[in-house]
Amino acid sequence: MLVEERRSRILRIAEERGFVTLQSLVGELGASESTVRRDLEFLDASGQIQRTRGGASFIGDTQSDFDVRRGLASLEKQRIARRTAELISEGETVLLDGGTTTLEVARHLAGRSLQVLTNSLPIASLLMNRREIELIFIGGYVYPKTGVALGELSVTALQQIHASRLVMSTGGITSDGLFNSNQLLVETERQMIRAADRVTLVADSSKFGQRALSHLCALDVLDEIVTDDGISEEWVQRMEQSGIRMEVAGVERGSRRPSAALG
Amino acid sequence: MLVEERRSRILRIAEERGFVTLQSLVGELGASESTVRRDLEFLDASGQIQRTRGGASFIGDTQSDFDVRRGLASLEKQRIARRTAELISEGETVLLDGGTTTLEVARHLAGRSLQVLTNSLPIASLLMNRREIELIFIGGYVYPKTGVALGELSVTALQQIHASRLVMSTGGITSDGLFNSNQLLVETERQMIRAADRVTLVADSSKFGQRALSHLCALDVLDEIVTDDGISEEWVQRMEQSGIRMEVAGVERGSRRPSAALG
DNA sequence: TGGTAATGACTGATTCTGACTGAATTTTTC
DNA sequence: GAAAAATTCAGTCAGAATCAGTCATTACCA
Repeated sequence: MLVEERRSRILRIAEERGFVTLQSLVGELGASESTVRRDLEFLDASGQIQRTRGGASFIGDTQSDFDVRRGLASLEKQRIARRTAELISEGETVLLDGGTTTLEVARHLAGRSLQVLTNSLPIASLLMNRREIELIFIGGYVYPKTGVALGELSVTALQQIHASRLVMSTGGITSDGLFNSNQLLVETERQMIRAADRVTLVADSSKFGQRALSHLCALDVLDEIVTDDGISEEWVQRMEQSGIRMEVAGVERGSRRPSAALG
Repeated sequence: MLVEERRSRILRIAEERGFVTLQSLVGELGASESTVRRDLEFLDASGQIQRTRGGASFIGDTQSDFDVRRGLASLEKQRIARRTAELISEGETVLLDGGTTTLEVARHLAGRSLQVLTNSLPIASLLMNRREIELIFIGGYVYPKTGVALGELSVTALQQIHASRLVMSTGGITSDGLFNSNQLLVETERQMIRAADRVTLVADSSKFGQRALSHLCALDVLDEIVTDDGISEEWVQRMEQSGIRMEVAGVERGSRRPSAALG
């Protein structure tokens, strides 16, 4: 049986019964205790189940449009998310923008001792019951499609806070800078940039060369970009010439090349 | 049986009966006296039950994780919620406090054209995808147990907004006014009261005569209370003498008596 | 074929459990 | 009201269950 298949079976069983014992999974899956233990560890770290002594309980994701779309989070986005999470140190104060990729980042932050600030309802719901994470929600008008809080209230709230790092998503990126599709969103994100010491952009390679309705900011506000290995060498060089550190999350091969950091 | 499961069962039994003896739990759970004793100690330390000699009594209205996942609210709370929703007119701006009863109110608001303001993550998640509802989230430090945003950020946000009605929950109510268990929560709720024209309290009958850690406000800030028919006539009169309109949500029998409004 | 990821067996460490102890408290008896 | 009996309590202990981590082996991929 493949790893992925076994893990999704565990998830299904956990969802059905609310919680499962490790021993029952060993029996049903025919895998060893060590393997199942590792699977539970993985699923817990990614925020899909909650481990308890002797087993694990399912963490029910509310079925919303957003979650359905999230289920389709591409492999690229997951790789980007994992690499981004690796960049974040214990004890940091992280400001998380809304978006599917940042939600994946949030999953990988579960279990770590951090202060997380976000204006995304899905991210907040995900991290709400994590005792090790101090969660602060940036309120405002909740945009229905994505569950992100925007507008004047958000901007005012952001003026009162400060974070060591912003993890931001974008609708498109060109040499002119970043773009997004919503004017309210852009205003909120600008304030996020002001509130953070360091700006990390998560953007899959398809975003490069794309424009969108509203111009958000110039490239020079970015400190680093995490993207996938579909990006062209040309774009990497352009970004590095703008003083941005590039992290290319490719297929990982153990410790041989833990990071494609260039810059 | 797993630790979590056993403790959940103890909580459920305690909630059902109000008080349980240690010996009866030993019998029902099939665990040793030492183990049950340790469980009671744990649940007492986490504030979910109160130990007494020979057993323990249930305190607080926090539902166990089990019930939350099942989405269970008591019949009384559901009746209160439905009646409260009936009081709210189309187009109103409603400020919704956190709590299990207000969450039920939110369920009944779905499908109606309203502006909803809340500091509760569960409520926001519930209403997020409802296009007919304009949702505004009051941000702040997210209290883990309940998913309610509190603290300075919340207070500042509330200073910027205004609602036609506040639907508030409480830990206890006496002639001295309202009480709640958390100082941060109390401060946030006070600001909610200031932000609203009209204050509607939802409180099941068990809350009357109960006190809690922090005094929230006097009775005169309340405009109306929605409760269940377990309330004594004495309490109804006392409240009405304080100028509060009482809505008693009883067992409904068609349209025969749609409202037990007295006041 | 070489190298990496995944696996299962094993290890000592940690946590949980039930039995036991004497102390503290309540109830019964005189 | 005081002593005795019964009950409940907190704390200790050893055994059992579960845990995280290591290591050799196997499966898989380029």
